[in-house]
Amino acid sequence: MATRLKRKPAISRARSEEQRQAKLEAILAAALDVFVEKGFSDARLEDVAARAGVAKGTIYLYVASKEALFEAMVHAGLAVPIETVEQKILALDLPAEATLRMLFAFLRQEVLGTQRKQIVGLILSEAGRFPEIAAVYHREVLSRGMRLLRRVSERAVERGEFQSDELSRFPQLAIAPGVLALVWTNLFGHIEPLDVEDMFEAHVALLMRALKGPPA
Amino acid sequence: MATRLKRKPAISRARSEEQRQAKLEAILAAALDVFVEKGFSDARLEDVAARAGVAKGTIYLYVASKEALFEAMVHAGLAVPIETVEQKILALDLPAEATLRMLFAFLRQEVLGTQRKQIVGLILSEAGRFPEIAAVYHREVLSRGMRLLRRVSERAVERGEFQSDELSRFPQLAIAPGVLALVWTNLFGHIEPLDVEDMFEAHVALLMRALKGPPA
DNA sequence: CGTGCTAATGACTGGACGGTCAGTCAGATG
DNA sequence: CATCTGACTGACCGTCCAGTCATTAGCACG
Repeated sequence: MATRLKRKPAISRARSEEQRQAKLEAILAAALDVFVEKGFSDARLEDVAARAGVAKGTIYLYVASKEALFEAMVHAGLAVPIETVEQKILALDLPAEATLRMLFAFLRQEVLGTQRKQIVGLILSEAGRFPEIAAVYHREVLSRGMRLLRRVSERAVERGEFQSDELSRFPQLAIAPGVLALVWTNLFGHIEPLDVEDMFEAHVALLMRALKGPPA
Repeated sequence: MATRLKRKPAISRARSEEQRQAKLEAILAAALDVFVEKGFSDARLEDVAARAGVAKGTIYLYVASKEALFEAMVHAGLAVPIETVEQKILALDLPAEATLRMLFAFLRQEVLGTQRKQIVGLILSEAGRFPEIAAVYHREVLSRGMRLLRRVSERAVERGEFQSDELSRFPQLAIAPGVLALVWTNLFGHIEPLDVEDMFEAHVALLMRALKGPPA
């Protein structure tokens, strides 16, 4: 038995491992499409299977249930290099203004410009009914983002770059237009498009004038 | 026939009309609860009926389908006196700062503090899959709100109260923290509460400093 | 009190879909 | 080549529920 366990897997697993991973990714990608299009409840696992090029039963060899599929998909999509960004930004040690511009460029290119935008949209839609998803997203994305922004603001205050501390107290104010852009483009973009780049630019300009100016 | 139509309805309609209205309202109120709790797809009409104190079939005497029920509920919930607010604000002709404070107070008390918050949350959740709802909400709420904010900003610029025009170009920047507050309290409020009043205060302070200060 | 009408009911139907599992077959093994 | 294995399949099961409709309740009127 020990021999069997050592020899055979060494060959067939090596091969199967790639395939397994590739198949899982295909399933998760298909799931993203279908969940985005229909929402969690109306998404049909048969559609996911068809789009992934497997049979329905196969999905259950990779995930335990429809809900687990949803969570796996969100997790995979959230493998955002947010930690990398976080450390890079803190290491670069740029002025707060440059840092904020970097963050908004990141937001536009890596979130709004990719399918991550749809994952976040899905979270906004479904998190109310999936406390688990809400908690994961809060822990892995939100709280880190808020902490990063708070540090940037605090550092700018210490250095005298900022004259006031509203951003240290409410880092949410910095990304609020990001949330709005996401919601707006997802829901109303086809009715009234929003020039996200210009809006972000105007936002940073306003923020800098307010924070660098004389304290109230 | 003419006599019947004139006489009998005059009595029985008068009575039935009240009851009919009351029953419809009960159904819509029940629908709000259930839709908020479960989302559109997972909401069961039997639950709505039970909560409204009627039988399932009765719902179909008032609305044509589950989707029509959802739309009727949103419509009823959107009977926001936004037009009144709009005209009052334009008539009062206060300084832009006072106007913005009024708007945020309104937002806190009349939206975030009531079940309208839940209706808006429902719209954010479901509008992606209900283009009709998205369009109605955009037409009746969003575009009016944006127009109002734009006018306030333009007027302030003309008067010299504001030194720059970012808000005229992107009124969205003014309400972005409102959207964030709504999303945050709906999804993450139980994990990390947000002091909405303080945040709004900080937001208005920042905005005023940026807009009243010297142009960039 | 009987008659006629509408509002209301809730058992029922038809279809949809999450999840299961007996069976298939490609490829590994000896 | 014969055998074995386990990944994969898809028909099937049980359940759920939107929407229907035959039946009943409630009420006005003569």
